[in-house]
Amino acid sequence: MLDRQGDWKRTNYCGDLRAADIGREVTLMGWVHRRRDHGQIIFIDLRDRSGIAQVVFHGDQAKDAHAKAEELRGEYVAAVRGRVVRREKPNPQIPTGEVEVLAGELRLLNAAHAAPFAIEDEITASEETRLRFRYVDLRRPRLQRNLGLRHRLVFEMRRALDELGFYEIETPALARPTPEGARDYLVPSRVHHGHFYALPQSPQLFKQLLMISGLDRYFQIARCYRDEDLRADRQPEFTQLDLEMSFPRQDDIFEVIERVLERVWVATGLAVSRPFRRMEYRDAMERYGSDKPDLRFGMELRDVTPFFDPARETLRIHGSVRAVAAPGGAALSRKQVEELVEMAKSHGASGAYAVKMGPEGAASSLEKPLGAENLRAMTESLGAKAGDLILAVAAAAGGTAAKGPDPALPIAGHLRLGLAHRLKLVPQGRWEFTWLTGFPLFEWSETEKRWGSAQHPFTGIVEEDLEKLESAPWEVRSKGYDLVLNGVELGSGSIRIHRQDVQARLFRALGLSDEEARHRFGFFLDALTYGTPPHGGIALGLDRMVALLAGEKSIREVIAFPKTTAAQDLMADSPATVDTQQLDELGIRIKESG
RNA sequence: GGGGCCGUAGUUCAGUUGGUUAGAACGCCUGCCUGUCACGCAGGAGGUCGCCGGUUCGAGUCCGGUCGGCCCCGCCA
Repeated sequence: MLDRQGDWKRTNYCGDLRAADIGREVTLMGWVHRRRDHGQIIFIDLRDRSGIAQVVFHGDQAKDAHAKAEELRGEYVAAVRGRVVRREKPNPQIPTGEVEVLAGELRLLNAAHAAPFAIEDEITASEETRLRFRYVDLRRPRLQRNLGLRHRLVFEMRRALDELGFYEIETPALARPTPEGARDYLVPSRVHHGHFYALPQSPQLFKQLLMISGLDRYFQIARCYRDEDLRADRQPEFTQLDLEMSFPRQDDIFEVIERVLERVWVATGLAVSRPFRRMEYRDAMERYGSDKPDLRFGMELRDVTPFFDPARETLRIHGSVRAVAAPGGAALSRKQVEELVEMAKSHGASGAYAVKMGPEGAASSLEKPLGAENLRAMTESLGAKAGDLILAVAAAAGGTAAKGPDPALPIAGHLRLGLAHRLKLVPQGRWEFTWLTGFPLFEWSETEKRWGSAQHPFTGIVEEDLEKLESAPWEVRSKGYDLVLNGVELGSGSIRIHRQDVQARLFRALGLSDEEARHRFGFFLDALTYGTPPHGGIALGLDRMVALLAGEKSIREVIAFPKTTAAQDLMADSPATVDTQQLDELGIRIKESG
């Protein structure tokens, strides 16, 4: 039989009880974590957000409460009144282990079905089951910690930005569709049949308009939507810390972000040193084969193309060859090395070669084609010692992409990461922030066979490169920057274009006719002519940041109700079909598939 | 759009060459138990082998399709 909560008021959280509370009368409310029934004595572990407290029921002291405690089962909701006493045998495993609550009265507030899996951190349930019962999954301490951390982080961001003079301003969730960039989530208009809103991929244009409006400093914890295929670090809706400021130098934006992040890291009990390191895009590609280098370890790449000259014929090497040396890598099994070589090939390498460093020197199938002397020179240039492993990859650029970075670089970069992770050479507990600057403005799109914006088409252009906009677009540098943390792209931003004439020139360089530009961004081009201050900003991926701080591999672990890789919510079963009346109102008919 | 791994009890898994009544652990239910803390002991219930079709005397097992989960490539201005 269920009881009413009545006028009982909770006095303490379960997990807060300590020896100092001994003697106090307390009222606890929570979930039955476990029941240990010994007949005349029953132990209940009562759980709430804060943790677990042991409640003890004696048959001879509190008869009614004891009788009711016999009915308790896992995940029942209960309220207990009693006195905090010292335990006869303390349990050092839990924070409340020195005390227990001697129950005087028990109210059973709700029964529960047996949970589909245990409410514990170490759990074997599949992610599918967890997502189907997300409300149960979220009771687990790990997810409660993650969401608590996320709250703390957002709270500190708001405080820090308020102190720095930023206004938090909301922008529309029903926005204008954008043909460029990611696929939009569309929302049909009931009033205007055949017309659609789009959920924003980011508040980009709105925040720039706020600068034009003179709001000076804006931020938003903004939900963004992109209808693209998902990954462990990508959800169809995700959250950004989005900000924009007027009259900034690049350094001003860096400083704001560094201050905000310092605040967040300190609040999380971690140290971070300012100012953050800075690196040029070209440099990052050359040394790490990535525009988001993981700087927690060395293993920099080397250009070993010259050593391969004698072997070009036999190995059919057309492009360049880049190599990385892994300390202790010779310990990797044949199979592991083979995996890495296969990975390189699947990423487009025309060849991938391993050199094992033994006490007698290099051992490799490359010895014959390169020549022993040449091979030795190569290993020396990489500083490889006995016990190390060298991986070299060759790749050739095709067509116009030759203007971009050497294609062997990103593949070698992947090998660098693969080696470091397999050899456990990545130190944990280090936070290596770095700013990346000097990105090319344009990127060659192989699928569309044209130059496109590397970031977005409002990114500022380095003044001295403006003249090359039409003649040598691949040499034009942007005023964009990325923030990278431990090999993860945390965010990206730029000083924007604030002059209408420059913006129009860029659209033309992107192959957008004046009419098209006007059709897509007319309102924005107009706004630029009404007194636009120089402005710039950045957006940071909040989910990724929390995941990194929580030590989670997937951002699904830091989002309360995430979707699967097929963009479904297994708990709410969305997306769902709608009835024809709803469709009729919207003027929509579903096409027969096939 | 492509590749890989997976789907058997509430959960996580095992299941031989295709062969009689599909097993284990945990969980659940009943009873006993006054110091447990992953309590213990005794007993018990629990299965559309994801779904559809095919091969076969016979399919959890083989074949085709389909649905769902995870990881990766493409994609993500």
